[in-house]
Amino acid sequence: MSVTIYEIAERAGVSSSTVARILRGDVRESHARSAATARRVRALASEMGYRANLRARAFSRGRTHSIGLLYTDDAWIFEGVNQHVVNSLVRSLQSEGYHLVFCPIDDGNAWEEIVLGGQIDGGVVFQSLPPKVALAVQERRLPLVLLGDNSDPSLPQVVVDDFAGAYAATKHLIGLGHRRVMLFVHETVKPHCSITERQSGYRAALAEAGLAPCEAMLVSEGEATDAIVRGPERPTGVICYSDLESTLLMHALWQFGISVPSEVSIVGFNDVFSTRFMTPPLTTVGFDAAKIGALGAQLVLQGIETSDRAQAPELLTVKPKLIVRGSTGPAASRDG
Amino acid sequence: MSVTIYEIAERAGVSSSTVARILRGDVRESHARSAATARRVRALASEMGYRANLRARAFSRGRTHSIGLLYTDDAWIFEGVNQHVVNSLVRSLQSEGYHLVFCPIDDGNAWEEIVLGGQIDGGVVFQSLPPKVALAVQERRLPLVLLGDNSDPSLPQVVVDDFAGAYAATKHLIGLGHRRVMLFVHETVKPHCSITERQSGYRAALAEAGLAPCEAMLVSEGEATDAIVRGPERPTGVICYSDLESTLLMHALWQFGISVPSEVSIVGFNDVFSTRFMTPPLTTVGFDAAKIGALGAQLVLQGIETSDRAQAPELLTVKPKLIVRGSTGPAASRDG
DNA sequence: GACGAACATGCCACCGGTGTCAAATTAAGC
DNA sequence: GCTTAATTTGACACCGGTGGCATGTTCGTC
Repeated sequence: MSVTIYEIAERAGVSSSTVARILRGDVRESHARSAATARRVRALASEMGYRANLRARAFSRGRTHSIGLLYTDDAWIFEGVNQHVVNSLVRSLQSEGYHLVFCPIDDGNAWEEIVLGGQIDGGVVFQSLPPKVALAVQERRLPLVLLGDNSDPSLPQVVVDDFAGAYAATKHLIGLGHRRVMLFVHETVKPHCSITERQSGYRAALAEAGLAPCEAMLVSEGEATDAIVRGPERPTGVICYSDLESTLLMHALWQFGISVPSEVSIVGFNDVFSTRFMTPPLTTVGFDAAKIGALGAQLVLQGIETSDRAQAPELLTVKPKLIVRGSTGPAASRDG
Repeated sequence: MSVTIYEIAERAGVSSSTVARILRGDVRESHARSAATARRVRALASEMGYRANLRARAFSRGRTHSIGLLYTDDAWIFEGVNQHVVNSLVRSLQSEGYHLVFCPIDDGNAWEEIVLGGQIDGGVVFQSLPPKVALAVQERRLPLVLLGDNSDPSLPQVVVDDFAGAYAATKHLIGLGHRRVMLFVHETVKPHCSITERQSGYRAALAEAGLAPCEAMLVSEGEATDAIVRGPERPTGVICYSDLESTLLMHALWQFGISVPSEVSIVGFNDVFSTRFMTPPLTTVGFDAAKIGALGAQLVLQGIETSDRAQAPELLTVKPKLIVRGSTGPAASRDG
């Protein structure tokens, strides 16, 4: 099949160990002779088109240099800002000699093979870690990192400071004179720590200003429209959980002829690229997605290196910042 | 470390081969005795928490059951409709016992390790196959499938019938009375077969109606705005290469107070989810993205099974269809 | 009950690296 | 030049399955 170290060893007149060591790079080459053989071996390897067999290496070392991307929600990992996180993850891992493997977790048992069969050295969990997986993984002592999920405090994790983001967004609207500020989370969004965090930040800012929260967690697109647009006390400012809500809401308001921001101000979340081309461009809470991926990669690899589960797991936080664009403005009239 | 077939064999009082065969499932169990041992072995395996070591299996069989996702453009694989393709690819592969590995190809040599080191059994190429990779892969006889790339006719591929899509879109506008129809491709879009195909379809439809093409391939966002909106002969209908163009154009027209569709009609491409919430909802050319992924998976696995490169490579085509929504309407006035 | 076919089972080499240990070689010190 | 320490090199077991081949067992048939 392909060239092995044995074939090179034979032609170079040295042992396979020597070839392996030279090609792997752990040889100091202080001797004149060793330097000469190293040169010869390397020349032969290059000439013969040698490539280390990664399957054999993985077997013998017990490491695949693969990291699993564990996720349950198909849409989530690709959606909006998460694609940048994944991308950054891939790049960061690659630069350290690791690569990322898709590992969707569903009702089947395909994930078990990968996670428990020793196919991956560690895993990066997106959004949420199903209990069945958590249990299985714990036995195998597979290093994991949680991204955007604080459900298991015993694992290292990278999170966005959602409280601060929602707080800043709410403050922004209050500062513009808004008194009825709504937090809008679409019903299809699965329960998730970022929701509660954003809720807390939102409530904290309102409480500080002595205002009452008016939250919405609506069922269908139609209902979302109705409740917000035609509700008894229409809010003058809405903070959307994500771009999905921003998009739906902007669309609904447009249909009803309600203008943004003169009648209703909207703040989004995540700073998805296309939202800056909305009409009007969306004021939104953004954060450095690439940093999340990079930190995530760092934490898994750290977990693999040390494999010391005793120490307190790291918790890294990424700070968001409010990006003011055109969808927010002064409250139309006092108590409009 | 973890349980091996040898430990099970010892406790069951049989040989390791027997255990391996039973747990792998290739045993017919017609004998009463073999059925009994099979039961016993399986019970022991389950009790001891046995999991086949995939690293060992990959090594011994020379197959990793990994497929590489080869791509050069970060943004592309996640963008719009492609996420559905990737997702479907992952799922289709998973159901056949394979999994997908991110394999970004850049100037570094990280991809070489994966592609040439026997880390993957096959590859799915997105958008374009760099020559250096094509060359390296050819030597190794690694089965590849091209998705949305017709640059190498010697490889199996899955493509969307872009000609038909653009033709239908153009016909649609012509049917609505439009006589100056533009094809808009943003300058940042890399040269790609789908561009030329769409161009051809667009031109063919115009030629049939005896109309002259007016194409645009513009430099920056500002210029796009200017050329289309303030050009000497403003088109009444624009076909956008993708959602990026649709988004930019819609935004530009809004800024200039030009209404869609009464003054300008817009047709998009790819039917990205969020475009149905544009103002107005985008008329667009859509296609079954999941099907592309499924067909892609099928073709790679087929290539792995047969490993017969002699036969003519398959070329599967997915038909697009025009989805008419609110962004297209009758041409305002004759020769507006 | 004997005979051959069909099939279960065991033995063992093999995949291609890694890493340990002992032997061989070299450099350093006096 | 001789001894000792440092370092390179080689031999070899090992990782945990797989699969070919020989052996042993069961079954059907006459």
